[in-house]
Amino acid sequence: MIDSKIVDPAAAGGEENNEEASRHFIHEMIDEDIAEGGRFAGRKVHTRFPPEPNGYLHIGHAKAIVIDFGTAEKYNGLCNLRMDDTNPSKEDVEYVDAIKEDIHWLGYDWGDRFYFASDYFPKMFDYACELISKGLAYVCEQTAEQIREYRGTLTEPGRPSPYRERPAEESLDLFKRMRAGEFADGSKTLRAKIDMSSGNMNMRDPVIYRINRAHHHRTGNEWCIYPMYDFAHPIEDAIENITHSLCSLEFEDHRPLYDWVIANITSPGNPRQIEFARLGINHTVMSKRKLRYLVENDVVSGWDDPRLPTLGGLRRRGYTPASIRNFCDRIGVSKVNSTVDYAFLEHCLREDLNETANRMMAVLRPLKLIIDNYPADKTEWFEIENHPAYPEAGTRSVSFSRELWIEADDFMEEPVKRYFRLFPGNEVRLKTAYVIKCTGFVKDDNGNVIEVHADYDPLTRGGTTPDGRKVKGTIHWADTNTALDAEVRLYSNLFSVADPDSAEQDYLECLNPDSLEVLTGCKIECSLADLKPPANFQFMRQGYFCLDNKDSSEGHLVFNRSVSLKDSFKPNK
RNA sequence: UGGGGUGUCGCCAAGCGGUAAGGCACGGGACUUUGACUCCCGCACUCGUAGGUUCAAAUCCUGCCACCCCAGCCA
Repeated sequence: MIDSKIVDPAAAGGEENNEEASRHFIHEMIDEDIAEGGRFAGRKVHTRFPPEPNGYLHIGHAKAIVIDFGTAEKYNGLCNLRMDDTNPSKEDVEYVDAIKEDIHWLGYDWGDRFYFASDYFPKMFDYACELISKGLAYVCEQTAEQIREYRGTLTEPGRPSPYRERPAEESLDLFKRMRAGEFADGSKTLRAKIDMSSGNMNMRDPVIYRINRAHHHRTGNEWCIYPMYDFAHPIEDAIENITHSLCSLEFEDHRPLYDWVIANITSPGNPRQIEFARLGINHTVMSKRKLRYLVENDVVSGWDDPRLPTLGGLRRRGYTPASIRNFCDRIGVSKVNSTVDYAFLEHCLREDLNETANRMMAVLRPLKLIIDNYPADKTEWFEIENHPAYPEAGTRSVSFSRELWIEADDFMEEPVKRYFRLFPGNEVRLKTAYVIKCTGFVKDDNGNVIEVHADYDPLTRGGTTPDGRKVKGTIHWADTNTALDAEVRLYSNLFSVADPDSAEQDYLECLNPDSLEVLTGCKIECSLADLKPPANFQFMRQGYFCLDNKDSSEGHLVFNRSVSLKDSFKPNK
């Protein structure tokens, strides 16, 4: 087959060019850090991908994954996979395996370095005690509302909590009793003592521990206090000896707090946080909240609905890991809020599938073609190439007889300008079979064309023209005697507007009512009889399709259109 | 009115004082047993804006403008 054309992402050779292309500001910073005299001189670059197990991964995560794992790969370093499970109220094991599966599917592996933030709860507790002892944290008894009030606003400084100057011993005692479960949820917090008048809201004595009697998916009921992200994350990174903690832009003003924690505990490491812009793609939404709404309200069929930008959805749609990796590489990494054209993602898929997908013939909207001068009881078998560019991809046999299915729009009673398919009197080539000339057509009572008639030229067997005459159009077909029935699902943008996140309107009002078109009674060439997913191929002249990994069965074939072929035919020109 | 960021072609994005890469999209053409692929050609006298420094600025300096993020006991 054509497997030899598939580039192994781990193969050093193929990476060369990508390394050049994907060099960006983060790599420049890392270069400085590992250079002589740099912050991490002589150290191995070590990154991590830290998803919170509270939802499914989407293409935005894929960008982060490619940056985290790709950077480690580039520098011959390591990348850990770490579940950032510090909030039991929102997290669930349900997601853990799905996340691991998606990352593996993308082509990355974390070796034996799979961790949970919750594994570090004991150490975090100790670090919190250290902070308290140093007078850098205190137990606060203000209510959530009071804390908010005292925090001030963006333009006014905050006021100190009345518990701010409580003696360290008292805070330490209280904190231990918090952990022991002596106090009600929400009644007390542990706060870092930093600066209530800082222009950076994150530094106004941020809460670093809260009481929450929620069942944790791993630690059960062992803890009733849980660390906050700003306190936990730098510690997680430090414990794992991460050198570069890469995250998205909104954490930029959390960095001073990240550094404060590292600077004030007896830290086992000194990770550096670097932020980059998250990925946006037009005509879709990326927020977990909105995706969840679409799934839970049956706007789509599930987290793996082929219209969703989730990795499960893209996989089911027929996207290949290589195409997604390549997309992430090519969009670049910067600090500019940006929205990439959906067309670019599609381009990356076409580019990959054009090389790797075998060609097949399928008639999506069948119209009967009768070749009147072809014997009614005859059947011929043609050997058709699987890939025009790669003979090594082999051939397959396709039957041909007097009655065929052709695409409804490959015939026009009255052709538009520059139409060179079938119309009365015109010649067209049936791919790999014969050149035929349209002799007439039949309409039903409603005026719909239900049958097209033609004569074939026996001298053109194989589709060649011994006399050298030009036949401009070549169309695909399926033998009515052997074609298989199939259901084909055509997808287009889930949202009809480019920016459904815009405040101009409600995203739910912008749903594209035609994002899914289900075609039944499609006629597929017989060689497609026994397939098993994943199977990507091109339906000639139409697009790239794959077998649906959920709804397709032996007796009921279901195909998803991954992406259409480009079409430069403009009827109105 | 505070703090943190960002502004280079319709969309991404190089550029790091020496006179605007590349990709996508788009338009034109060649080739074609997929109107696909491939291949040519075109596509920012200009880098948010106004000044300044310099022989020379997208790159340095100053002011202004626009947009994004921050007031969870979410991450």
